[in-house]
Amino acid sequence: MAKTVGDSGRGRSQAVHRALKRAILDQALSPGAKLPEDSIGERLGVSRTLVREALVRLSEEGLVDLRPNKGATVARPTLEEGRNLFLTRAALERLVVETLAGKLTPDQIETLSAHIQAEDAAKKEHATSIRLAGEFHTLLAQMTNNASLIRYVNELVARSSLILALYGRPHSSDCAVSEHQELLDSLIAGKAEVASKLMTHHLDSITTRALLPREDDRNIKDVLSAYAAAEGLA
Amino acid sequence: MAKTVGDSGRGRSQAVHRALKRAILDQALSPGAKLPEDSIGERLGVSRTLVREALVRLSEEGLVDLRPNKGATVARPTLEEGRNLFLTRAALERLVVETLAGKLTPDQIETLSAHIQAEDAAKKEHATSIRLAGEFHTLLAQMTNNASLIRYVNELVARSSLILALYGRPHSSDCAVSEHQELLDSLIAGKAEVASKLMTHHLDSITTRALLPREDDRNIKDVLSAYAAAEGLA
DNA sequence: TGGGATTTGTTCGTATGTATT
DNA sequence: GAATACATACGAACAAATCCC
Repeated sequence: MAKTVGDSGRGRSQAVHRALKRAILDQALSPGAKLPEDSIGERLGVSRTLVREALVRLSEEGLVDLRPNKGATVARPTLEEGRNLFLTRAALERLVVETLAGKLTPDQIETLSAHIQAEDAAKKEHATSIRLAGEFHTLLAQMTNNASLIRYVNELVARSSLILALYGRPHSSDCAVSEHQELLDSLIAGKAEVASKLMTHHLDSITTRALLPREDDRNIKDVLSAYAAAEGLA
Repeated sequence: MAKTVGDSGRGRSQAVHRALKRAILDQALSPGAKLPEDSIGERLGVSRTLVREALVRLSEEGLVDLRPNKGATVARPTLEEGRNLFLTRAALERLVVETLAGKLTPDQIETLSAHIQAEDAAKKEHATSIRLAGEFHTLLAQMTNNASLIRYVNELVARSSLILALYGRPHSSDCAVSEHQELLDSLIAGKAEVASKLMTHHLDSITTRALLPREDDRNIKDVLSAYAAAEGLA
């Protein structure tokens, strides 16, 4: 019957899931945005049932907040959740590089090198470069063949986009391309310890480079307290 | 209005989710078992819709396999997935103990001590002791206040039950109580390095103690090949 | 505070797909 | 290999909760 793959069965709901996920990661839907079942279904040409299923999935992945009787919104992690998330990411990604050190096949090395070149080429395009930087990490995870590890790294990388969208400095290049190259070099050389430390440092840099509260994110109290002190008040 | 929490809204589906999860973890539903929406809904007094929602959640958590047009079954991880899962667990739980070392409050120490005593008291009851052993790990994770870390550890501990149900030796005490005590001691002493190594070793022990294929789990081919060799065949 | 509009929660019917004889 | 039985996929409609004026 030459049935097109993905045009039937639970595949439709997964299509909705992918569409929403993409929209969120592209920041077409920004953190906090309402996600009404009706309008989404209308826009995507499916009924609310499928939208609900996708929203449940996304909420399990931490990209969407689901509150009973209140509906869904794009997740809006706090700054502290953000920091904690990067700690968790680091723990998992250390395992990734320790697993991979000295075990990369020529094919894999080629893939990673090409990716880094692509990152370098896209340095100017902010959105693209953010996406590619994330993909480097998921690419590495993929190569471990460890299903749960892959799944969690994917999830955390995706959520990292949300965090950076909320708290990242506008023009911080969030993953320095050179750091990816060093990481790859140490993996090829089979230096697990070094790779592990580089990964830790790499993710740490992201948090300190990008995650410190921006000037304009300070709340009114912090801002005023400075003036208060200057005036000998409070 | 004195509305009972959990008797309305999305709570109903979460109740189904919890019921199924519990049944799976208690091995009332063993790995591979079919999970027909109809019969489950009938048994639990809800419609298929809510069952579906719960099944989607469970599949995201890795406790249930969901195949399009084929329905749901209790997940049946392979032995290799099992080993990989414990590697991932170790990476995360190292972060847990590193975070906690030297930072436990008296309250938390009391809670953990009491838990270990309970484990010791329940040593004879196989099912209970397995449950308590898992809870020790989730209890530790909880104390980190790191949401993503907590979530993943919970998930992996739950899935570990499936693995042990499938591949665990019948009477291996899966978590030696003494190891939990040592772990706690090192946490109180603030020895992060030691705690990390103990945790690694502890989870490693589980895999080697329990996860090596049992004699009667060898498949028919392996068994026969031995006989074939003995008879000069094949 | 109230009441109508909107959105979510849930059920159930029908179509479609899978397994079995 | 077709017919039958059964389970899943999806959507429309109704009920309940929330929001907004």
